Amino acid sequence: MKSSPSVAARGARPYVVYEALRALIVRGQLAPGSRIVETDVAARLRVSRTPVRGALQRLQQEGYIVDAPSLLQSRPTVAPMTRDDALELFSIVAEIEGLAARCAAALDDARRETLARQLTTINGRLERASSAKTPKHDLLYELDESFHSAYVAAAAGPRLRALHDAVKPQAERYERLYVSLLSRIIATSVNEHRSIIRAIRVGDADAAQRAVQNNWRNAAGRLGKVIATVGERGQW
Amino acid sequence: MKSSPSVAARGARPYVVYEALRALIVRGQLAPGSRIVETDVAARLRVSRTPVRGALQRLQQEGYIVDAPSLLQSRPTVAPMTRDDALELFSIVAEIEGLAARCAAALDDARRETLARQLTTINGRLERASSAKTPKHDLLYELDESFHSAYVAAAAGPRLRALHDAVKPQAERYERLYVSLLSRIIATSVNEHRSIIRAIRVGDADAAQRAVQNNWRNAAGRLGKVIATVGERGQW
DNA sequence: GCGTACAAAATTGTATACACTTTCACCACG
DNA sequence: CGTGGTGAAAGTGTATACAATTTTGTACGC
Repeated sequence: MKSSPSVAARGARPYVVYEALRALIVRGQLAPGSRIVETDVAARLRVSRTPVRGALQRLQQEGYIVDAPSLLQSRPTVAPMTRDDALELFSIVAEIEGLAARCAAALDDARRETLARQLTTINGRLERASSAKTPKHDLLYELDESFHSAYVAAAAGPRLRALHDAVKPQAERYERLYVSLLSRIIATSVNEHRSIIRAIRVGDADAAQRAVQNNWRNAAGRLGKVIATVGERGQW
Repeated sequence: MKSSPSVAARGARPYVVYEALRALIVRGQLAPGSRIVETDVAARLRVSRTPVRGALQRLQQEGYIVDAPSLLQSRPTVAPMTRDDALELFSIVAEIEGLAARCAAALDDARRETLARQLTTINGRLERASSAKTPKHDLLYELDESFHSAYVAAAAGPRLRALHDAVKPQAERYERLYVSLLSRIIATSVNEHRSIIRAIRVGDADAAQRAVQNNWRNAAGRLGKVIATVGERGQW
């Protein structure tokens, strides 16, 4: 420890800016369609435009912000939330996590068993949480998230993990909505999760992949039905 | 047209730097493991460090560059080429293009037929090129590339296309090697491509996805056998 | 009253200056 | 001869100044 705690570590400012903006976007406090101005962000977060630039570029590459057409100048705006986008995003996540599950099913016996037990524990918690009288949405979301993250972390290589880390959090924008509106249907997910665990436990790669994809496609289907009711909140 | 041709468009410098570095990395002229120094790149390309920074950040996010461990300072180095990395990368591309093929098979009849004919034409050219006495590696690579790009462009949504554009070119580092060493086995790919076309033509989503994945997994398998002989060339 | 042109403000792209950290080499000392 | 420390050099992180361009608002003419 060399620097005082109040001073952030050397190259951390862009990441702080990234996290701050991402949180605002994911929570909907920075409304889809909003224009993002480097100077404003820099001023609010008390940093110069340089780290802001880095954060903005990353956010753009990950899909949180897009370039609004303005003839010649690039004008970053918060990516809109559409039904089509949600469906595409979910189908991509389905492939990524499906591949991870396939890898998980290809692990050696010991690792598979350990993972299967881990997943069972999480899924149990998820089941209990979802059958509560007043389900806590945040908890449900976090448990579902950790379920999927578990096999990704256990089996995916560095590239797949990086891809997962970049893509999956974007689903959070839609998932938070999904969970709060459809949390009672989580029970279905619990059952689907059991299929995933079973396939991984016996080492059936194809079945594991299919089970994960099935889980996501169902979620996408359910989400698609309520997506039209998305309200747009603004201001920051 | 406002600016003279010699002066690059407004925000083009980072992209030029990106392209230049990417080309050097893909062609192996910037050897895996090489350290990249912002100042050097800036000096060579006659720009300031600012656009270089943007390019470097993008290259890193896409996986061409990794951070060498140096305790606290970020030290960008050209990503190494390993067998494991190649296999993981190929399996990811298999999923991405597999999903695209699935979408292609879900298009309406007219579009599917148009696409199928397009693919047949390209595959025909590929077949002829591969049966030539002295196959031109660059041509083979380009034809295979355009075959896969065709159905991605035709069916994938914006997100999937962006992902494809970011991930697929990385395979070029390995594919160029693959094509030059195994160009005679391209004939197998030609046949596998036929399966893909057939599945898309009849609209069988599952079959299309499987066919694409099969094509890539085979390629990965073949590549895995010769990957150990990768030579590292350096200096720029 | 509406459209166009001009001017001023806003915003991004680029360059550069500065601060801080790390690394490397050289030298003294054991 | 090896080891440790010190100083300089290198390199990145951040801030800021400047340039170029787009956008916007206003006023004037038709």
